[in-house]
Amino acid sequence: MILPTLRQLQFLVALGETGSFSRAAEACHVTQPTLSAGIKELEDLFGVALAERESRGATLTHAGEIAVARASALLADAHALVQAVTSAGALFSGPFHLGAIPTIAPFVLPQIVGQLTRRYPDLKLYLTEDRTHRLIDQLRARTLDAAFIALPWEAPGIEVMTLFDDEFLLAAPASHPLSRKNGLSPEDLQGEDVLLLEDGHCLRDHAVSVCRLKAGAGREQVAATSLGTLVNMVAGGLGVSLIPRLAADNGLTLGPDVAVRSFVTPIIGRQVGIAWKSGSPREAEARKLGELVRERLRPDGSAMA
Amino acid sequence: MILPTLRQLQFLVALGETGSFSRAAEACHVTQPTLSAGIKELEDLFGVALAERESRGATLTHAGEIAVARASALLADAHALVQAVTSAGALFSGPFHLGAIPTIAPFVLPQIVGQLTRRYPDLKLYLTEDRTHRLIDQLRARTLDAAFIALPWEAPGIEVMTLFDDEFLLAAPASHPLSRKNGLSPEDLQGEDVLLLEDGHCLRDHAVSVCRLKAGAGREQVAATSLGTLVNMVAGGLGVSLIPRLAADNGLTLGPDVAVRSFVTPIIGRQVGIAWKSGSPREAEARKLGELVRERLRPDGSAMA
DNA sequence: TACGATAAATCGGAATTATCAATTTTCTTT
DNA sequence: AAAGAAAATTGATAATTCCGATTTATCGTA
Repeated sequence: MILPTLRQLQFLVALGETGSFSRAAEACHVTQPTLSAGIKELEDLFGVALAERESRGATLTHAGEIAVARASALLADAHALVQAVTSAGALFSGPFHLGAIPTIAPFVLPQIVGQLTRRYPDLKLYLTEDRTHRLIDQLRARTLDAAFIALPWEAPGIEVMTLFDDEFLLAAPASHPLSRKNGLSPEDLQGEDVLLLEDGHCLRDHAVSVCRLKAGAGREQVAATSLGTLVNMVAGGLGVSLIPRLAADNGLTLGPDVAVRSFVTPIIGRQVGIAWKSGSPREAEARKLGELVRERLRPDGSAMA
Repeated sequence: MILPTLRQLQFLVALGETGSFSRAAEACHVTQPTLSAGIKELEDLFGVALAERESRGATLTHAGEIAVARASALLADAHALVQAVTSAGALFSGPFHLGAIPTIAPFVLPQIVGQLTRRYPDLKLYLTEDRTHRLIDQLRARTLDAAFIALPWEAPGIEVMTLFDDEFLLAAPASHPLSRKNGLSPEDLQGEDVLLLEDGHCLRDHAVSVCRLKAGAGREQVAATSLGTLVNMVAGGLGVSLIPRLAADNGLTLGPDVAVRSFVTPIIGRQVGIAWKSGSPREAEARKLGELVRERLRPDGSAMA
């Protein structure tokens, strides 16, 4: 079925409102012949006369009245459509799927979720916690819109915005000699039992690579499943560990038996970044999220234990 | 506010249904670049990405989903509009204001109203009974769509379709000599008391003109307000009269005291016609009404008393 | 009746827009 | 690396929209 043009319907509504071809044309910012032609096309399309032409303007026929009524509604709906879709495209409107790796999630997400949902009432925020490669897969599958990950990480087709450096700190039992040593340096780790997260956590890989720890150098048979248990193991005297400052500054419970110390020359073991699929329509929001995290979580050293 | 084109919305819906620019283009009978351009325009208009382009087709964004949902509804409404207006323009749909003069109305309208409302359930028929010049005024003011009138009648800007000749019959008391006279002719009216309708009825003027009755020849102080009372006056012996065959054949109650006879050479006093305003969008229906009356009321002489 | 005045229809040309065929780019898959 | 598939881009052409000027019709007025 051939449909009328919305423009033609606007002409018709204007004609109904003004009762005159000329004034309707003026209202529509077209010339009178243009509007006349538009109305004629409608009449041809419907096979009905919509208006009676008189010497003093025009009046609608019965069919014209019906057409105007429906056209008005249709145009209102069209406006509403534009409105709805435009606002649906506003930042942080509708569902947003956000991921984060386990060594970042508990320390970053609580800091921003509240502010985000408060500021954007239309936002439906879905959170996912998983390991980096799984998050990347989900970004590619568009199951996730953005994810907080630790860098460096290679991922083709994924774009990353680096947010801040996340320094490694030493966590040692309070009674341990390293808790009091001046001028702490990576070499001091040699010979120590360095506890790490279990395999699969990128934090482990980053720690290993930045400190040039040899595989098997530490007590490899002992591995923690989370930063919390890792700290507990340190508190229990099983060894020392490296924990990211992000965690130490943002709610990782340490307890009195664990000392956390920074190295003389900061060990930049990893960066925190936010990642999204290249070309994702949500890129703008991902970047905005990045800005937000930078503001809220930029490390300033004041929180050092 | 700039509105999208219905065509663009069709593109979008097709894209949502097919999940592919190419297949959507095929469904819309355009080439893929055309459809791509259409979608791009929508995205520019809304300021949102509506679809994510992938190697295997495209999937809608959240805003795209919303847009498709609303677009579908809008297109459905547009179709309904075309449907509604087209059927509103069908013959005898919606309100139709029909008039008739008093000497026609009781004998014509009952014959056609039933059939009309039965055949066209969407018809809202409004009937008006008034004198010719009032009806003509109402036609001009578009208060009436059509009217049955008696001809001849001059009316600029009004078109008339002649339906049939309406012969004048003599109505006389059963005891009156003219009730039995052979070869009845107009001259036999000379010297008789010819009763007529009161002034203002066109039937009176037609009777006067066709029979060349002199004003004041009859008993002018006696005049009837309707054909029914006119017949009653004849039955009461006040004089003779001329009544249209249309009335005699279609329900005018005569009674046993009144004889109705036709003239040897039929006196065509008037024609019955249907009139409408020149250029009225209802002309087709008026003509159709005329056809209907011709079929139902063509005089055939069989009903002569 | 004749004469403006007003309003809508008609006409012809110019500018815009829509559409297509061909090509390129970008991914994915082999 | 090559092939294949899908969408974007390009450039030319066809269609349409739109306007200005003119014509037609009707009403009110002299």
